Amino acid sequence: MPELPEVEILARHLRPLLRGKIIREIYVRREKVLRPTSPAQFRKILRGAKFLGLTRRGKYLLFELRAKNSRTPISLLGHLGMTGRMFFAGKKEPLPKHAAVVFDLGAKNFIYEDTRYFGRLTLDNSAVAKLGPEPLGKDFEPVKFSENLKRSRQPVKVKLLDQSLVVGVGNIYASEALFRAGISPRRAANKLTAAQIKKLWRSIREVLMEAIDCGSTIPLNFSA
DNA sequence: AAGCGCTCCTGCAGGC
DNA sequence: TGCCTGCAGGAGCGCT
Repeated sequence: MPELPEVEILARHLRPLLRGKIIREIYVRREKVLRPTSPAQFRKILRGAKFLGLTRRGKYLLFELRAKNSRTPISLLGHLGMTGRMFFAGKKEPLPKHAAVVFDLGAKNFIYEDTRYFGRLTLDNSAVAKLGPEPLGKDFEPVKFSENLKRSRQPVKVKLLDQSLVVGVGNIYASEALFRAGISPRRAANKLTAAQIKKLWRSIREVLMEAIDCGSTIPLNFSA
């Protein structure tokens, strides 16, 4: 299950490879991953469009494109769900069993594959507006984080998975951050002491930064 | 408005 | 050996 570091590393990897590439053709092999965008709408808007940039927000990938023969900006939102992958492949290579969307970029195919189809690739980017602060950014304030935790009786682990509280943290890094902070994942969020919250706040940032550093030093050759 | 149960999907492991 | 069951899990939805 890709979380913030994995998505960040993927974004860094794909950004230079996608820039300037034009979508020649689109093959939608699993319509549901586009929801609520229809396949017809998806094809109509994206065919002939050019990739300009790629950013990450939480666990989402935000592809910036420009429509064919116009300056109209297009924002394509991607989420890898649990098992999603995005990679380039030669046009003669057989498609993986669960290739959901295939972009023909001319020399190569750009493939979005997702075994369990929990991910998304859509023109509807409304999900981004609901997201909380980036844990590695300035918006992730300990005071606000603390206030949010104080409002909940749920286990702290559950709260860390809530993307409106802080984005990008999933099952693995939530557990890792809690372990480092010496806090039981089952502890009620509103029972944490100020010292524990501060420690947790730091652990979250640490584990994510370390994972990005670790991953970014390893070449991404899972391009198949 | 927090909290909870349900749904989406497939692959895999365990039981018999 | 092979079938069946249940689990895994991010996020959105609807209900309380």
